[in-house]
Amino acid sequence: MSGDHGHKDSKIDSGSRVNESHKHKDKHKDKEHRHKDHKKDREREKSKYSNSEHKEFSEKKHRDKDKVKHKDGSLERHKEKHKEKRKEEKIKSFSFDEKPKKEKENGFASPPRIKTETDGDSFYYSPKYEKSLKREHDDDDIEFKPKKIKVENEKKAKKRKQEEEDIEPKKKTKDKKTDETDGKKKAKKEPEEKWKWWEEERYTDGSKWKFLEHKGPVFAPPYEPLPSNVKFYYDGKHMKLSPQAEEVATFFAKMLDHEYTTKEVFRNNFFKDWKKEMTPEEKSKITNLSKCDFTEMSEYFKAQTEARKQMSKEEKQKIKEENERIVQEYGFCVMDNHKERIANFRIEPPGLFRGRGDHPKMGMLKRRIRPEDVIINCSKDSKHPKPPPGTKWKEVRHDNKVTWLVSWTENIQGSIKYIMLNPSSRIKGEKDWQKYETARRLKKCVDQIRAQYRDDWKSKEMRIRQRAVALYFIDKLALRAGNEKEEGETADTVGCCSLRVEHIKLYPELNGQEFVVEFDFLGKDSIRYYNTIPVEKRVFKNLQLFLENKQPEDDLFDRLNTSILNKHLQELMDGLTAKVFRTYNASITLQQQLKELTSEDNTPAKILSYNRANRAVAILCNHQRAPPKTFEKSMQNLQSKIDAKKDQLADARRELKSAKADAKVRKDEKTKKAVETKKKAVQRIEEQLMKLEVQATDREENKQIALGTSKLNYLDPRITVYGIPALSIHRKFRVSTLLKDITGGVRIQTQVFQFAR
DNA sequence: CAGATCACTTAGGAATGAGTCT
DNA sequence: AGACTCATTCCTAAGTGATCTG
Repeated sequence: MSGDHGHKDSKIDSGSRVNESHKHKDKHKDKEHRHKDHKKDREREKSKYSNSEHKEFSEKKHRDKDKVKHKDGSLERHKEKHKEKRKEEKIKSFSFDEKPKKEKENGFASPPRIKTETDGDSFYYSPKYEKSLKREHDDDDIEFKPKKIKVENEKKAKKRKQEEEDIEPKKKTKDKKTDETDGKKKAKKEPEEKWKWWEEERYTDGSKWKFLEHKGPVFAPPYEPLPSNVKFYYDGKHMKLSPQAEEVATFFAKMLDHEYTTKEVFRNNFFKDWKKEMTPEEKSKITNLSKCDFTEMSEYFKAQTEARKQMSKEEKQKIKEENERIVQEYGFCVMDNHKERIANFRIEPPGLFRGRGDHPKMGMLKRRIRPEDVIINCSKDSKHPKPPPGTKWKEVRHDNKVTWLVSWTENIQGSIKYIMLNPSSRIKGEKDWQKYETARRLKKCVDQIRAQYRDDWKSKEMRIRQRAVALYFIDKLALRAGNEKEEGETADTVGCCSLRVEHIKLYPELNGQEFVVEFDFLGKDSIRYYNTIPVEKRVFKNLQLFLENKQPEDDLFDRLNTSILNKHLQELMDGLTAKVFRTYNASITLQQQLKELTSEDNTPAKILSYNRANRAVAILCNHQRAPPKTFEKSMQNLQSKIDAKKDQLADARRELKSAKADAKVRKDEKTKKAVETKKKAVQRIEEQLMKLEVQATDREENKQIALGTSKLNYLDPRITVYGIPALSIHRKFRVSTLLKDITGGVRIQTQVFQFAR
């Protein structure tokens, strides 16, 4: 959303990243990684603002930042020395012996139960991974034997559960009531142990379920007309709108503060659709959107939000309970004997379409969905959901080859929207697990695939060369496949296969590097991808060839599309598609980075390391975010804290100095002691300062990087979980709490436990 | 076999909520 | 208590890729 995407310039370019994080040719490079990363960061930051109004500011920032980083680095080095030995010991003694060995037999976790085996020849993978994969493979052939899980595991599970519960009440002590009700609900919801779906057999016949029962969707509340004192003005004169026209007007009014409403396309689309909702009289009167005054409406809604915030605790509680009731009633379904959470049981309310980037349809009216638009999917022998009184469903079907419960067709693009289950559900979890298994299979043959596409660069056939170069980009840069899309229907964005000539620039030489390719295009969600990267000579020559006699708007890979590419990939490995490379490269990067970055024993340092590793992945995948609105301010606050700390430090140092001078003159015990105290004070303040500066670095580094997406979708949770013991975080330290700190997301947590066990 | 359709994953931003500071 | 901050959840758009269809 957000016009923010329009600000290409303010988005970060992706820097010349990746190439290192992703290196398979040169293992030594990896060692320098962190150092390089910093350099790269700086470069990236520099170019990021190169043509924006923030330039001056950001440059100053960077100087500061660099200082901080430097300190940060030396700090770490220092500590490293300290910890190095201990770490070694730990890893040795720790290894993965705690891991229940039987897990392997489930064909599941295939825990890297390695220990100190030497790294062998593979720098790309750790040997442990290799091992587990082999085992995995064997298991794969057998395919999902439901195995009995260990008793030991169950015990652990119970323990874990208890631990979790131990933590929870703390949070809620304030609110005994909720706590109780929560407890009851929980008791009701899960009378038995958590369902271990991953120990059960999967359907092999393509069906997704045998039984499915649910209550249908929750519809958007009907429109409530504005109170009569909230007026709309046209050309300065009050005008009472018909309810239909008024409703659409309120959609616009609610967005008045948003940049969208200033955009030509948005306004035109809106006005066109709005007129369709007007009565003939209204239509004839209202002919110019600029003469419409929605401010009273807008104020009214703002006041309402404000009032909602001001509500008393009791009122808020009431609303919460009511919401909870709805969730209880509609938020769950029964699928094959299990009650499962539904992800989005509410039907999307009407409103104005907010496309991302330069979307040609932004501002169009997204119409209200009625029961007559809705298709219900459930099993025949279930209690079918009832449509609201006086209405009918469009259709009730019983298709167990799909996972959705409800669908409807949306009016902007004519695409189908679905109501599906929560990520914690069996059906999603299985899919997710499969995804990572596929990525792990790729790991086993990726070398061969790489060898092949390199070979294909020399092919006599153009289409094969194009395919090979595209695949190289997908692998090396983690680009998306790039399906072609209908022109004029969506924002103009591309992926690998749909790159156009105008999206790359070739430099035989750039900044001392040979054969540099510059990418600059808008990808998914109109997020800018900018990267300059040296490529192999052959790739470069091929690109030159592909560019010959083409116009900027021509396809770079004119003999290639995603379906051709995926067909090829399918031949290389069963289940292989372009997106598997993203998953694989993201996860392997996490694993490598964790291994490389983690050196500290204490939890905060581990979390910082984890975040750094996570960040490397996010950069690889180009996961960006608009800098938080409050970013500059909070950065300033932090900076002033730092400044204050610096002053404090200066004072402390001065005092220390005078104390020393004092001691020199007097030479008595008292003054000596004073010196010691002052010394300590200085040290303490130095540490505090350091901490603040590290925090500032971390935040600055994270400014435009979104970590959530990779956490949720690309990082095999097993790496996180097994990475933790490997990093010598003690398991008894409640992995759950730690994970909460580290991962945040519910989803990864769920998986983590499910996989981890 | 190209284009359309369908199902499902991946994505960033807004809203909300919880926690912390003053 | 109110302001502020940060994390989480909600929302739904925008991708991928398989399959259908003419």
